[in-house]
Amino acid sequence: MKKTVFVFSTLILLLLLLFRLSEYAFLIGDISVELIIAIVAIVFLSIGLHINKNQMGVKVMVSHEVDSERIKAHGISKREYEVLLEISNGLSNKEIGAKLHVSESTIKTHVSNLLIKLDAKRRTQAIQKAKELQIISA
Amino acid sequence: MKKTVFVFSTLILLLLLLFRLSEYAFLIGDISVELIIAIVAIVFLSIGLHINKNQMGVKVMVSHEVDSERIKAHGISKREYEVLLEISNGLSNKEIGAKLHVSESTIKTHVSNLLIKLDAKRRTQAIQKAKELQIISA
DNA sequence: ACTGTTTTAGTACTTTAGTATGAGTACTAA
DNA sequence: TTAGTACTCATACTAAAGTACTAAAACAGT
Repeated sequence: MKKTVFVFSTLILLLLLLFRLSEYAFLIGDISVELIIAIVAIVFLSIGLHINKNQMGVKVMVSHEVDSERIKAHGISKREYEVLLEISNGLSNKEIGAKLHVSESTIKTHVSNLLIKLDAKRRTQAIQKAKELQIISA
Repeated sequence: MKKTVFVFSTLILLLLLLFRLSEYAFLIGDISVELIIAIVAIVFLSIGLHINKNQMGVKVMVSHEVDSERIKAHGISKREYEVLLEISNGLSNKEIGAKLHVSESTIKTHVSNLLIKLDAKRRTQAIQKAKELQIISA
């Protein structure tokens, strides 16, 4: 939202600046009106392309973004969430333990708690449910 | 590619048209230069915004499509693919067997073959690999 | 300082998952 | 008809995964 306001403010300022420039150039007479229009066209086309490129990035990020509110809403702790991510990456409990520098039994505890909190019977089902809840990226 | 050529051709034509319009308006003198510039700015900004909006839609659709060619390329049979889909839905071997009206041991055979064909050690890893290969939808 | 949560880890157990192997049936292409 | 492939099922394993506790250390907020 703040970004949008900033972008539009900049656009308005740029437009006003071009108005002044065109008036000035017209008085001097050594720059043609066509050239100014061409510059305006190119500049604003670029701006238009650039804005949507950013928005596209944002939208892609949103679709891949996790709703951290829902993670808390389900009572999933920071560590449990880390384990959940590794499960969705297809790692075994032993591998997750090695990656997070804890024992396999610790991971088992986390997984058991995760299954309860996500209302799942298996880790594959936990992946599915976590996706539905937009807790992990697809 | 064809679309890009078409869009740019249209843009060039539009630009030339605006040149003519500006010259004409300048001769008549009842339309200010500022107004023309403003119109040009708005039009090209809109065009810029519109182009990337379409590109975005295409990208999103591509990411959700399943490549049936790659399923065959990995030697995955029809039945094996059905099992793969149920695995990604979080079902157990027993549940998949019940759903497809075959025994659990049959599903085990299919799963074992799937793991070899997808070069995975676990079913969770098979889900991950199948997604990377765009064999199943995210 | 006390309380509640998180993270850690263990034991003992049951349940799934996965491997290896063999084998019967059915369908398809040579 | 035969060779190949896909699908089916079974047995006997081994290896993970998951459950049900207990428990201690670390930490955050009151």
